Amino acid sequence: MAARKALTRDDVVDAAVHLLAEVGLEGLSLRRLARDLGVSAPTLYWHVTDKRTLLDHVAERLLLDQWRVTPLTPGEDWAEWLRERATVQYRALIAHRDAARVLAGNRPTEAAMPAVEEVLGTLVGAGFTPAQAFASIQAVGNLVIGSALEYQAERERDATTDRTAGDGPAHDPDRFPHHSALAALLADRPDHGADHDALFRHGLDLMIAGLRVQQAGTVTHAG
Amino acid sequence: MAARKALTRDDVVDAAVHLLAEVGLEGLSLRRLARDLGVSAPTLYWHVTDKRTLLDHVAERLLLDQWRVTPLTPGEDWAEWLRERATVQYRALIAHRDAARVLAGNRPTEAAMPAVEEVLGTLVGAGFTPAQAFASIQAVGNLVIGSALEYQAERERDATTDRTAGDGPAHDPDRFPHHSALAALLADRPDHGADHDALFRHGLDLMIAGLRVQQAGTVTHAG
DNA sequence: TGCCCTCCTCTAACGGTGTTAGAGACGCTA
DNA sequence: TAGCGTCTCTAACACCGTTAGAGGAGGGCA
Repeated sequence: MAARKALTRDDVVDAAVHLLAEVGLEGLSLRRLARDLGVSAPTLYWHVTDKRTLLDHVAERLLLDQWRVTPLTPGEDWAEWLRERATVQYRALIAHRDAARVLAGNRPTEAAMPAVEEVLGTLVGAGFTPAQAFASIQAVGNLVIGSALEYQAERERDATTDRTAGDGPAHDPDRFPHHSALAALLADRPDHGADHDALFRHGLDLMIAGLRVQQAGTVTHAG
Repeated sequence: MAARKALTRDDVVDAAVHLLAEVGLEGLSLRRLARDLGVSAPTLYWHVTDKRTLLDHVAERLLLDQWRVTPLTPGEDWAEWLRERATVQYRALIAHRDAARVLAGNRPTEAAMPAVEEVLGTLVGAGFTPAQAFASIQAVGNLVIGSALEYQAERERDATTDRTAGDGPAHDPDRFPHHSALAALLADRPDHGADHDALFRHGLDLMIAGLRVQQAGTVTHAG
């Protein structure tokens, strides 16, 4: 046998990330992962303590480049800067299959600290108290992950469900007039209203508008 | 043997809800569920097509009383009304173990339609366009589920993790000054800052403030 | 009475899962 | 040469969701 180079934990995590993209979270088994690596399943336990912690590493890897530090440029609006950051985070989540599900329930790891510190600093610099800044980061993060989760869940559903079925039961317009009006409105669009990017942007806009209001109040109070 | 009354699908769903509260989503297996019902595992397949759809029913059951219709009373502020509704939803989610995880990825079922219709109608009545109202409901929902997910994940983590460990590595105040300031600030509180209810309220306040801004803009445009 | 039929439950089994125990091969160092 | 840490292996355990197919209980009907 040609002497194969020994496996690294990074190799395992890499392969897991790729396998996740290929078969989704349900299909990601240690045996399959081991097979892809040309190794037997229990071998993985030498590199990784647990499947759960393997997924922790995968989550960290998935957000790796999102943690790049991109400081506020002088003269740039902090709110626009924050919106851009949150959007990048959202796009990173929905770009990789089941990324949101893997990420949900993982504490921010050590590697995320510089990025969080940066946002914290920017918001404090914009006039927020540290507590406000912290709560706001959390809120934006929760919105991002909730939106990504919802989007990916719907995508999975669409892939599973029989597509020949129409747009649902076409509910009674008398009982649900607003639903009907909405459906009529969305029927014109080519994507049947499933523009999740715009949907996310709407939510993010609301939250950032709220932040602007809060900041105005704080600044007024302070000065 | 005393003739046992035949099982209903509602019985199965009920037992699943209770078992979920007891052992969490990981521990909820069909065999265990069958044992609790005094029945063999394959029997469940006569009442339920699938574990996945069983969880759908569980999700529906978990939100059942949250779908009660509570119309806007005359003179009541629509924003306060909406905040109240979202808060009830959040509380319902965090009150039951793993409810958020079960709910994530379930399309709103038929039973949720009256409630959604009601919120849709209230927002349209407040001056929003149907599209705005729809996107806003979605946004608030995503925030609620993201927050609940985060809270329950952290709770699970705390239950699992060795509690003797301190509050983490106490990071370098030079590299992470804002983190340090925040930690110092939160150290005074009895709960070490883990007041998730207040954290959720903060996010919800931001979003509702954003909605107020948007409504003001719409009304200005319209009138 | 005898028969059928539908409801509901059973046992047996299949192929999969995460995980542990323990043996063994490779290469470096003394 | 002996020893030791590193890395991988086979065998096995207890569990999982799910299917196949048999069978009992009870009501409706000839």
